[in-house]
Amino acid sequence: MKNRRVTMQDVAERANVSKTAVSLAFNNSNRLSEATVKNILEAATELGYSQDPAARMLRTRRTDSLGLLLPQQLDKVLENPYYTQFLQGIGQTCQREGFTLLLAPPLRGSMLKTIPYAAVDGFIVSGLEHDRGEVNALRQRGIPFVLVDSELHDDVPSVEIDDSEGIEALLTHLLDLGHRRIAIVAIETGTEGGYTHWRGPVLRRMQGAISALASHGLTPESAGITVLEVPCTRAGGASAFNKLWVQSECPTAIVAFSDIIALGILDAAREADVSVPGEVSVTGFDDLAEASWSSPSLTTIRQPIEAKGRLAAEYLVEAIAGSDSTRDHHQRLHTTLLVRNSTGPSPG
Amino acid sequence: MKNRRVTMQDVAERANVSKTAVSLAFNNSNRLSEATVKNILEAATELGYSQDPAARMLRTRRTDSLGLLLPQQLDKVLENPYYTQFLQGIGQTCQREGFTLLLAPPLRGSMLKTIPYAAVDGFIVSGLEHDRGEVNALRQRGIPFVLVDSELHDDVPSVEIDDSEGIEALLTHLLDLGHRRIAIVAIETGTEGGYTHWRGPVLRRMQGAISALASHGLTPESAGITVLEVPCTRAGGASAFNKLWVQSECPTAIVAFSDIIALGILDAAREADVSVPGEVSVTGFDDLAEASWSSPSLTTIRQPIEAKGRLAAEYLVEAIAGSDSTRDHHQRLHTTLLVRNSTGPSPG
DNA sequence: CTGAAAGCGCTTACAG
DNA sequence: CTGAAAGCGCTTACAG
Repeated sequence: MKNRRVTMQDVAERANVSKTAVSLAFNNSNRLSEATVKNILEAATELGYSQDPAARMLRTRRTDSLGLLLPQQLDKVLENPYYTQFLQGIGQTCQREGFTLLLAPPLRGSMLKTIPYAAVDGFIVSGLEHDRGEVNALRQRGIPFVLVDSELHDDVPSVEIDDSEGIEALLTHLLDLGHRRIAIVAIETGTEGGYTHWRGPVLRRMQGAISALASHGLTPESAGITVLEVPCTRAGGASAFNKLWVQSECPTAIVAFSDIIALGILDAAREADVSVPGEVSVTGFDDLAEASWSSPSLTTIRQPIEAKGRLAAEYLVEAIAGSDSTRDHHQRLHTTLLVRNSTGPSPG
Repeated sequence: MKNRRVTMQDVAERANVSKTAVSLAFNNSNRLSEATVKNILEAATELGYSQDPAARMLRTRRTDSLGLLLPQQLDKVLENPYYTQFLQGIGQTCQREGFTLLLAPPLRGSMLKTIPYAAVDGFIVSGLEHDRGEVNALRQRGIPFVLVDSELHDDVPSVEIDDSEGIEALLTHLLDLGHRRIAIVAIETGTEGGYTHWRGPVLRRMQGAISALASHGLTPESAGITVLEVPCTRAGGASAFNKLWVQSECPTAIVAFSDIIALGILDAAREADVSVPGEVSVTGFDDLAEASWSSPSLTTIRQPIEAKGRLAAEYLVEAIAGSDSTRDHHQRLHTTLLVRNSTGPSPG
């Protein structure tokens, strides 16, 4: 009863032609006479034939699909509206170039395992803060890839933003408002050994902070300056606030490394009846739509999320098409400080 | 210079074993002696070998990937936060079951073209309001699929919500508030011939509206009742409002078939200095996060979006695993009316 | 514990 | 305009 798949061979026999003709009928029908094509297509329909994508991929060495390699589980990733925008950017390029998009989260906890299995022509790698062999695995795989918001490698095309510029602007803004007790809430990357061991965008943001502090004679070790790491979620932000607010010396400003964290901080502050920016100023990073709707609206750094996705996909498509120049693409996009209502003068 | 791909054969030769052993080393290493595995893996690393997903798929007849068949371009689809939630639900199941997720929008404008090309073990079909041969193409493809928010087919598993129940509750709420001049803003499906020719969820929502109207002696043709269709976007909602507000008899209530449309209506009303709900009540459908943040907050129907995605993926995974009972799965989930601040008594 | 051999279903020069 | 043949790179009974 387990009937064999209908293959090209079956269609060819039914239509009294060769497999070549069947293949041509589906892929290059103008190379065949109209009658032949019609004949073949009819036979195919009657038999319920459908081309096999795997076989075609094996033969053509093409999948017409881009892979988005993600550092976290799919549902966690999508919790952050950041990724929706990023996906839209990638989606635009995919659409235009005729690629589908494979979302490839870690398999059994490991990105290393998903890299060799995904049937794609190339990868966009997002948020690889700390390369633990992934880049090597990607190289071994032998297909092009583009790093976005990741630790950089000279010979791999990359798209990123000027992280340090952004945080520097934010901290300068706060320092100018008189704040000297400042908490920096970074994104957890799992890197051990404190911020001096960080690597990717989070390190670069930290460097921006350090440079702003330095211009006021401060360092992350100065009294009043706190650095902590939380997961990049709303809950992470809330927990950060709660940790900070039991300290003997509460900060007068909290710099979150992402909007979603900042929004969580706002939640927790409201919960604790702490006035923002009256008692504490809060800043974010990204400029998600939510940042302007929150109350108070969030002072933050705008970054071109969608453009990042679009560009990364464009580079990847170029590299797939065989352009050698792609490896020279290292795009660093600029950011803008948006001052809204969550920041104000230091109290007292 | 264009060096041939490194294949299993090369690794086998280098390690002085058979291709079988190489395959085993990567997939079933416990069936080989430790020494052999080590030897093979070393040879593979030295040569820069990587398994070929296409070849493996062809052989095993498995891709370990689910396809999400989308009715619109990727970037358009992702504009609606609805899909982010839906993707999260699917993502949970994918993660648990070890599948990646292929986003498969129409290729060169046609879903029919993407169906035969996607390398997936099954499809989730979302929002296929009007089947124009897609279901047949899916059948021809010979792999499982489940329909979500789509026109129903008895022998295909489906997951949907009780659309008519939701809109009925909404209209009853408005009628009870005294509204008799009501505009119904439906989602454009491209079906010709007026609402009697609609098919999927939009038809079911219309039926809910009709049934609520009937209990007050009204029909969609009654004076004061307007029906129009717009694209499911914020801009679509705004255009609906602007069309309605130039009519001689403005409606006192607008029922949008989705939150994103309702939010667009709110935008346009604010723009036109029309008070909601003072001059006109507005309702949505979905209960996106945005619906509670908007001002005024939106009266709407909550539906379990994430659960829908999760369930659909679960059914699909079951069907892929070969369960015959799957085709009996027709899940219809319930909705809840949420009365917030965008609705009030009919003016005058 | 390891190997020889068949075959998954397609496309593509090449020849006519 | 059409066909015979090779081959893409892998896995899996089967045999030893």
